Amino acid sequence: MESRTSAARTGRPRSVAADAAILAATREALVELGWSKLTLGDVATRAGVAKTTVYRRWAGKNELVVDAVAALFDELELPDRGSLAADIEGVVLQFAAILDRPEAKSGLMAVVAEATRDEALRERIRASIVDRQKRLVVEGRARAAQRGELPPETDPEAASRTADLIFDVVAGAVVHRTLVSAEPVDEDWARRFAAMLFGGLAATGT
Amino acid sequence: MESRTSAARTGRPRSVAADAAILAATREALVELGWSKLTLGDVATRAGVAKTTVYRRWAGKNELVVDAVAALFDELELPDRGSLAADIEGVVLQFAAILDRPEAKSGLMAVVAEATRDEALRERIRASIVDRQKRLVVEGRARAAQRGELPPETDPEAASRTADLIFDVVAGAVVHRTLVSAEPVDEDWARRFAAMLFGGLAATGT
DNA sequence: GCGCTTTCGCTACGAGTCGTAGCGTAACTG
DNA sequence: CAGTTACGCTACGACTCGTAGCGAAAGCGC
Repeated sequence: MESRTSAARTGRPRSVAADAAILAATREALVELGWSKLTLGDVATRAGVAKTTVYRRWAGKNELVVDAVAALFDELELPDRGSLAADIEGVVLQFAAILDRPEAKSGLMAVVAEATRDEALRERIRASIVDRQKRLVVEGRARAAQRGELPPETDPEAASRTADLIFDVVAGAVVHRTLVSAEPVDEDWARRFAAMLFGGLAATGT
Repeated sequence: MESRTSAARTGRPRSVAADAAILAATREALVELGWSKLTLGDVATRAGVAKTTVYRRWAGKNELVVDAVAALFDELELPDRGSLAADIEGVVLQFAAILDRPEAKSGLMAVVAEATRDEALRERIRASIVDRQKRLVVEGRARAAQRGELPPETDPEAASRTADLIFDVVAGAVVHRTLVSAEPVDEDWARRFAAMLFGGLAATGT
């Protein structure tokens, strides 16, 4: 059995450097031009590759921007800050820091908007961005149960639904605050949000 | 003193029917084509007007879609359902019903994305869509205080910040659930969300 | 080494959209 | 009726799109 990524083991291999250059050029173009004025021709020029090379690897602007933005979420982590409220506060600030970057601001909402009419794109976003975030919710929930702050999970199906709810609340609130209200997610806001969410979780016993 | 809207009281007046036809055609095109494939030329044809007429009234696609989508939010109300939790649940379901319509799905997030690089567009969205929603939060908060469910507001500045927080949480969660998670905001979800938010509000004494 | 295969950069192309200008006509005012 | 503005229509240059065709480059199996 050979290497797992053996779709084509013959011929000239695709330049991995080109991949990185194209994605970096995409983020750069997002910052300078924004989503609507970003063109694949311009990205190719910035990356130092031919336009055809970009089209060989990505189906279009949507897919390219998803991959370019997804890389920004690699840095998301959940350090143990001692309490559930503090953990929530920490992840909110981290998420907000990413969202505050202009390449994320411009690109993320645009592809989400496009995804409303494109099932495959929605799945791509889910796999490369959303799931990575959602894992933090599950981790934080388990940590809180271990500390005794919340009762341990019993029904796994209910636990999954609750995790989904929390995730939509956290991510949704941060996104809405940043992009729609256009107000900063500073430490004060994060503290008040975390207090409210923690209070709701404790009150409903989930 | 003459009529208040007297920018130009001479010459041929602008057809109000054309305004309505263009906005309706925009919503129709949003449903059929989505944001990215919507063109002003197509909208003009659907509305039965010349392309130049559209450009005389709107600066571009962004502004036109904001106005077309804003009309969808006219129906938002806050009937008294007896308790704060029930009120939250009601407004969540209403908001979700609007967001579930394809013309809102496709258009709203796209203009929000564009607004990240356009201050004037952000202000237009705020005035015609966001503020209308936010008023419901203030109203619901006051009603809850009247019922004795929450302590009355003392510091008006703190009250305003809390209203902003609640608004971002409610609207953000519904938008995220609908567009990113792509899961339905049904009665069960709304009930669990309202319970969590109400618990958080009661716990933090805001 | 040598052929086979795939990717590469480059150029060119038709199709489509953009936003504007110019024109004659329509609608309303004093 | 004269003045003013909106209207429908046509045409336009500039731009982007996504694809096709080419010769050269870069690995792989023999």
